[in-house]
Amino acid sequence: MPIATAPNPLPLASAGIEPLSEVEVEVIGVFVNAVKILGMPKSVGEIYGLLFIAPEPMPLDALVARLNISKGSASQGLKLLRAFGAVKLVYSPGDRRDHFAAETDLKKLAAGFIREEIGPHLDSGAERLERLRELSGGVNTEQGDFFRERIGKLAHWHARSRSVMPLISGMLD
Amino acid sequence: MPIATAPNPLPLASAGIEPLSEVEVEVIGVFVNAVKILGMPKSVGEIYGLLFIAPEPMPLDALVARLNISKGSASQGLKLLRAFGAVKLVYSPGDRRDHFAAETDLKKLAAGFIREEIGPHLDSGAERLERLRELSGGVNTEQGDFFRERIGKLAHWHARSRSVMPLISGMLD
DNA sequence: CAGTTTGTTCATTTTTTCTTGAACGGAATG
DNA sequence: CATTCCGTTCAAGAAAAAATGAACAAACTG
Repeated sequence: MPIATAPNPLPLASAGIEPLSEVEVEVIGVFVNAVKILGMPKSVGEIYGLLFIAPEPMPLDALVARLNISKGSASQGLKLLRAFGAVKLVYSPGDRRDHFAAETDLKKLAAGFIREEIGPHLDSGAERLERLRELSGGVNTEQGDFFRERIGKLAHWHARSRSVMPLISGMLD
Repeated sequence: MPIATAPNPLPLASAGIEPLSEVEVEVIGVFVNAVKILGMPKSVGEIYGLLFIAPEPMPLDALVARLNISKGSASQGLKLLRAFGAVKLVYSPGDRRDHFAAETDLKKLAAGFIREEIGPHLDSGAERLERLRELSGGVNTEQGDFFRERIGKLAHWHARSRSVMPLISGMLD
């Protein structure tokens, strides 16, 4: 009647599942951090971090096993990362599984983020501005003039953001 | 037995509490949106939005009344907004209450955001990088070389971000 | 000074977001 | 073809973040 003799706290499912090394843990930490600033889920940072520090492309199940996350999270996270080009699909001969590698060109990463995350918001902002012009056009008091002045400032901000955003990725080589 | 005769859905507490106008609602919407991109709570966007479109500085209770938010949220939101200079404290003669006004200089807003939100993260990133160098220094395999190469890339990203951030606010006039 | 008024803090509740895991579809395999 | 293998989707549960409101401190008032 062997009681509590397990040598491993979380017995790594027998097969070749290396626990994360110190370096890996720290690198992943950097990206989990970074990704939270950008308003993305932790799991996305974990996935990108591990791929970033991995010498070889990895399949989904390796990520699941080494990061201890669910298949669902891994799938969603990879989908998101691929959407703005932070992760590339790599063909691996003689293996049915998809393999993934981190894109490590900062310029591309920034461009992808701006395109996917900022762009749509700027677009919807343009629509809102249009609607706002119409609304304020119908206000005929002194207040109306003030409204229009402020909305003009908003429009100016919007135009500036539009033109500055693309320049940023250009500044990162 | 009067049933459901209330003319106002939410009876505005008798005193001079104007409901938000269409224009105000729309402007606030713009900022609620914007603020979520930056990872801040909705209430912060509401507060800044109302101040932005208000011709005169407002005291805290006016924000609470017109936005239908709690005193706690308003206080916290204003604190945050003041911290990076998006809201100014304005002296109002003959009134004990603090009055607040929106700072509408985009350059200042960006500078404040970078200083308060990005800066600290870049600082902690520098520490992590240092620790990472130490860790990877102790890895004497072929893998170690790869680690150090990637960490070098990380360091490069870090340096670039540091130098680019301040330039951004300069590009917004 | 006793009583207000004003604003902050913080434990609790509410809301939102993330993760999980089971179910499914499709592609490769034998 | 029946079966196994991969990856996706999505409803439900767990975790994280934000809003609330009551208690408090400080500053003003009469």
